[in-house]
Amino acid sequence: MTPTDQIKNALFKLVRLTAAEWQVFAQNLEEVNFRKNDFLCPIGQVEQYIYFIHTGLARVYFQKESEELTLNFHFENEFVTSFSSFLTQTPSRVAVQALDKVHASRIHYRAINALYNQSHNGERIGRLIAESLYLAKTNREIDLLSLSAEEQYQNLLQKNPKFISHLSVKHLASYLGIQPESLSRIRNKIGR
Amino acid sequence: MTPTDQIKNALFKLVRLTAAEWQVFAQNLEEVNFRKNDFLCPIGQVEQYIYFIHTGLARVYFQKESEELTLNFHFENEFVTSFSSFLTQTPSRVAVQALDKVHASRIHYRAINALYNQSHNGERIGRLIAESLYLAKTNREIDLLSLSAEEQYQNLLQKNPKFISHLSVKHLASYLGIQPESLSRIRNKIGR
DNA sequence: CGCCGAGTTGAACTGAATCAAGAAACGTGG
DNA sequence: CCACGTTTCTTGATTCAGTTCAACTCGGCG
Repeated sequence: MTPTDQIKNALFKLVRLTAAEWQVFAQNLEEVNFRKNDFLCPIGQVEQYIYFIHTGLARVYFQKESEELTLNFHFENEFVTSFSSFLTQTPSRVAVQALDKVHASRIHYRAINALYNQSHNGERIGRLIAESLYLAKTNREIDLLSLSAEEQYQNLLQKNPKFISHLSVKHLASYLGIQPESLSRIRNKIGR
Repeated sequence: MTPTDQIKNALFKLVRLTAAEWQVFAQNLEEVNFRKNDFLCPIGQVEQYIYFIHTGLARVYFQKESEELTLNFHFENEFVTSFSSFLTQTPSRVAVQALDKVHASRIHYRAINALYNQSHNGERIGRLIAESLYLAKTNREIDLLSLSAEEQYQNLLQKNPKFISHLSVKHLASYLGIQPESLSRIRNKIGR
């Protein structure tokens, strides 16, 4: 399956675009590569693109004084960008960083907006993506409010084992809102 | 200004609908009233409506064992519903409750979907609302991860004084993810 | 007038942070 | 492919923010 087909599959799960609509989108795709630790979007920059990850993974994090707070991780076959910056076209409060070599395709803000303007279906894809982002954040909000660090880790073990197997203690801890030392103790206590 | 005009204003700030499009929406509005502590949507119910609050206020909360965790408050001229349940049409994990007498208008899920299907502009309103919900949740996520209870309270004092003036210590504490006793101490320490 | 829920205050407790130090893993150059 | 330096992970000791439990105050309402 070609990179472009990967994206087509992901989008068509939401809405089936016409051939013409898909063309508007596909014409504007551009393949890009990042090395480990490169920034897809650094803090302060206005995000111009949505990325679709073909291979590799990325994290989105916020810098709070000396520590980094991770908001999310994104893996293969997922879209990633500093959505807040992209949507509002204002400087990003968060950084998007490759945690590994990343091969991605990206599409420019203008192309997305062209699609929204030209196509009702395109607009719908935008709505469905925004809704699913909202749902994910709501679930996370409930977790952050209601679970202790240990419960959250147990939760990940069940629902997102990929997180635990692919991410460093440091990054995982910052996602859970705790210090690496604490996560280390939790892992030790639970027995991996 | 009539209740319907209030809604029209709120929507038209996002996108200007045509007269025909607005008709589809307006025809399906229904005014409803709730007494203090009534549920607009109890836990477990599939949310059928989006509400627009003309007067009063409501909160959205999650029940975790014996305690209630508040996800949000909604005031006059705002939309409210159990969005997750509404969007997915699955039983609600959260309750939406009137904190005072509430006068609202509501529109049914089917009517919203009819609007989405018939109108590109309607779809766009849906997208913009979903995006703004997402942005709000992202900001809250950053606050929950990065701020101590006291910092969060200071934050509210600046950005959401309405919360502090209109809400009980109990509800506000559950929104901040702390116990009422802790919030009481913070208020005392800061000097109101 | 008396009750009842909401708010406050105090004392003891606890989960997680912090600071510090050592062990393991990692990648970079010789 | 090994040696070295750097980062990451773990473990221990101490501290701290926030919880818990209990008692007391206050204001509103029957």
